Parts: sequence; structure tokens; C-alpha cells
Amino acid sequence: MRVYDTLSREVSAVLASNGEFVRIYCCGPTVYRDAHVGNLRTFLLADLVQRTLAFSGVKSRLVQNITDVGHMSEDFEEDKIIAQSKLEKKDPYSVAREYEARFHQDCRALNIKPADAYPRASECIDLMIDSITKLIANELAYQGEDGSVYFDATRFPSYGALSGNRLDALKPGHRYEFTEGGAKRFHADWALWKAAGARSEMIWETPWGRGFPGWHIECSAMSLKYLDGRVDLHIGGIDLRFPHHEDERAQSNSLITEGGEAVSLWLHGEHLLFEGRKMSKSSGNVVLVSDVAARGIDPLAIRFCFMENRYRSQMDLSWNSIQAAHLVLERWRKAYQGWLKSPINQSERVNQLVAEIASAFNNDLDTPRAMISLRGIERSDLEDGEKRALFEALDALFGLDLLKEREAKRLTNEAEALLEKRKEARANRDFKSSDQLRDELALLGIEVRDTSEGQEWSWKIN
RNA sequence: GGUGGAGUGGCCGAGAGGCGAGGCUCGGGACUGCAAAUCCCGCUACACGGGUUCAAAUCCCGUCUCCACCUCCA
Repeated sequence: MRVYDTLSREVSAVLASNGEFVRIYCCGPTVYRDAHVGNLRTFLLADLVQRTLAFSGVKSRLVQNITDVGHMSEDFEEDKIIAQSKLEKKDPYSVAREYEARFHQDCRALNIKPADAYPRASECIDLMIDSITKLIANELAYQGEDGSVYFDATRFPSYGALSGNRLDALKPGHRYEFTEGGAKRFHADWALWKAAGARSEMIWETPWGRGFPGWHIECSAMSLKYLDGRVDLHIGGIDLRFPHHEDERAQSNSLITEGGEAVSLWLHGEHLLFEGRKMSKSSGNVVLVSDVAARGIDPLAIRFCFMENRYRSQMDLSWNSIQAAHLVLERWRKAYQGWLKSPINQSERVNQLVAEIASAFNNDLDTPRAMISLRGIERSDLEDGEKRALFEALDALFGLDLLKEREAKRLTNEAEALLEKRKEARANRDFKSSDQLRDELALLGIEVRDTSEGQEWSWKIN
């Protein structure tokens, strides 16, 4: 498998440097709110990598962190989790655990396979303290007058290589926390450990005083620990390229003893726009998995839409395209149930198509091309047994639940009775009342249609 | 201001010098008591201005517009 590497700006092979399994790290959520589908697009990227590798028989280990402390709000005053806990009037840890559970639930809804480990920042404080101690000992970090510990950006010569920023071109911006009289020596230095100040929650004792970790150090500490000192592939959203990953690279490269790059490949997913604007809280266009489900749309329609676009292009999502994807998914699942009547036929053409699609995935996750091939199957001149073989072979790769039978959704007694009455009315050719019953069912969100095999129904989507 | 990306039919989107992907919507037809579903048919597009070429959505030059990043973010 090959992917586009942000550092070298080339498409490069994903390799298991330990000869056994590919070590993958993906920046996970900060659990102070629900993940929106834009966040999930990045998490899907890790899933697609995992599935592609597994499909080719390559083993991998994926670690994804849960940031439950240290991620500061815009004003640099308040921790995001603590701010939310004040809003909800709850303990910060219970807020974090709640949103973490919902993150897992949302991933499941999109068929994003779980990572092998989900270390929490608050439970890896010792790792971070060890890392910071090492950086101070090597004179790459220093303690400022404010008691916080900072990484000395000037001591890391290739700083900026990942993001394309040059240290001398980085100007202190208006959103920037640096002030001339502040504790940092240089405007691009960043906090590894922050002094507690007035803060009383989520703080720890350290050799350099009481406080809490900076955001960037957690990923260095956890990735190197949980992946045994080396990362073959690091995944994250494009916005993390700078400063988060730039800083992480400086830290991690400084921490590994054997030198070189701690991370072999950096894979960045582009942003999701919704109706023309970047999906974000501040734009007010956030869409959650629960919003999709509430409209009666299968959340996998979102996955479908994502896969029709290349991960490193910005994509614009809309309710229109989500609905279109939903309809196609439903049609395919129904078609597959029909193909089941034919015996499976693993023909040469089937094998060839599977190989073609797998190679699209392997080629820098060219899922749009793979989706084109998948779309072609339904109306192709292949036999039903061949179509069946294809769907069965490919479902593990696409993760779209193509083999799923439409679940028998729970009907209320009322709806059940109406359906029964309508069946009778139709048997008696009493079309007037059957039409009226159809309208009544529509009000309950149920759509009925009559086929040669009798009355069928489905839930309407909004 | 700096950097990166993009403009394709009503909408979403592949394609990257020559036979107009596909999907959704819409219109017509078949089927149906009607409708729905399904199937068949139709809707002929590449931001603008130049240029290269026998041939440009695709290559070159210029212009316009949009989006993102530049110390909050997936």
C-alpha cells in the first residue's frame, strides 16, 4: 500500500519497520463535545488504511489517543474539558468519559473498526513527565519564570519541515499567546508542561511543580510508548499539520535515541465542508451522526459519500448527496438479497475485479475509483452468482454493510393494525379505504407499496 | 500579506489531448385500481480571455471567483 506523505511530499510505500506489523498512530478526539462527521472523516481514514492492509494480508497495530486533558480553548486560559464541565456542572472526568463513549458509538455507526489501544492523556501523565525530563536533560526544553516548561524551538534545526513553515517567517500573530514580557524565550516555543496557576482540577505533581500537560507532548509520549519507539504511519487531520504535528515531530525526534525520523510517514486528511463552508462549531454547520440517524438515513450513507471523494481533497457534503447515497445503499442491499438465490460464482472476472478494486485502495486510497467499480457491478452483465461473489468479497474492504438484510424495524401496534387493515381492504378491492389507510400510515412515517407478492412497507426518510 | 487546493449539466461528482463516467433530481413511457418500487427512454456540461494543436474540459499564458492553512480545530 502507498500513501501521500506530507513530509516528503511524495506517495510512498507503507512498511512495517519491525518486519511484523505496521505501527499506526492516529490523533484521536478531544472529548469535550460530540464528534461531528467532519472529525469522523479523519477517523475513517485510519479505518480505510487498516482495512486495506488487512485485505492484502498485512498486519497492523493502530493506536489512537483520547485527549481528556491539556487541550486549551482559544483564549489559552481554560482547558476545553474543564470549560465544558463547568457548563454541564459535572466532574471533568465524567464529562470526558461520556463524550469518549459517544465517540466510540459514532465510530461504530460508520463501521470504523476499533483501534488496538485508546490511551487516555490523563492516564499517561507519567509517560509525559519522563519525556519532558529527558528533553530538559538534553537542553531542548527549559522552565520559564512562570513555572511552565517550554520546548526550545530554536534547538530543533528542521523545525517547519512538515508544515512548510520557516521559523524566521513565523510571526507572532494576533491569536498568539506570546507576549514580549512573557516566560517564553522565543515566540515559536510551546508549552510541554503548564504550571497550575489558579487551577485546582486535573493537575499533577512533577519535579518542576504542580501543573498539567501541554497538548502536543501527549502524542509524542503515547505514540512512542504504545508503538514501541517508532511510528510507521501517523494519521491526522490537515489542520493538525501545524502546529500540533510540527511540534510533535520535534519532540519525538528528540526523544528517540537512535536518531532519524520517529515517524516514517505522515498522512493527513483534508477537511470536510458542509454546504460550502468548513464544518465547525463556529460556522454553525455541524452535522452529527445522530442528526443523520434522526432523518431516517443510514449513517453508512456518510461513509459512502466520504469514499466517493479522495481523502486529500476537500469535499463538500450536503443533505442531497447523503440522501442519494442512502438510496443507492438500500437498493444494493435489496439487489444482493436477490442475488443470494443464485449459487456463488467465483469466476475469473470476479477475481480480476476484486484485484482491480484492491489495487485502487492500495494506490493512495483511491476510493473514488473503487466506488466507480463498485457502482458498475449492479448493472453489469455479470451473472447474479458473480455479483454475489463480488459483494461478499468486497464488503470487508468497503465496510458498507452490503450484505445486510433490511432490519425488521419495530412497528407500533397501531401501525401493525393499520397495515393489516389495509391488506384486508385491498383483498376486498376496497380501494377507497386502502388509499386512506396508506395516507394514515404515511403520517406515521411508513411508506407502503403493492407488489405482485403483496404489500410492502419501509420507513420514509426526511 | 504568505502558502496550498479548487472551479465540469438543476445538484453531487469521475475523467486529464480525439469515441460525452456514474449517481441524485427532473421530464416521458412500461407496469399498477391508483400510487410507490422497478425497468426503458430523455435532459449533452467542463469559470472567463487568449494561445499551442488536424483535434483542448484535458497542455501553455493571463484574469476572475471560491475554499483551506499561517500558533482554536479532524
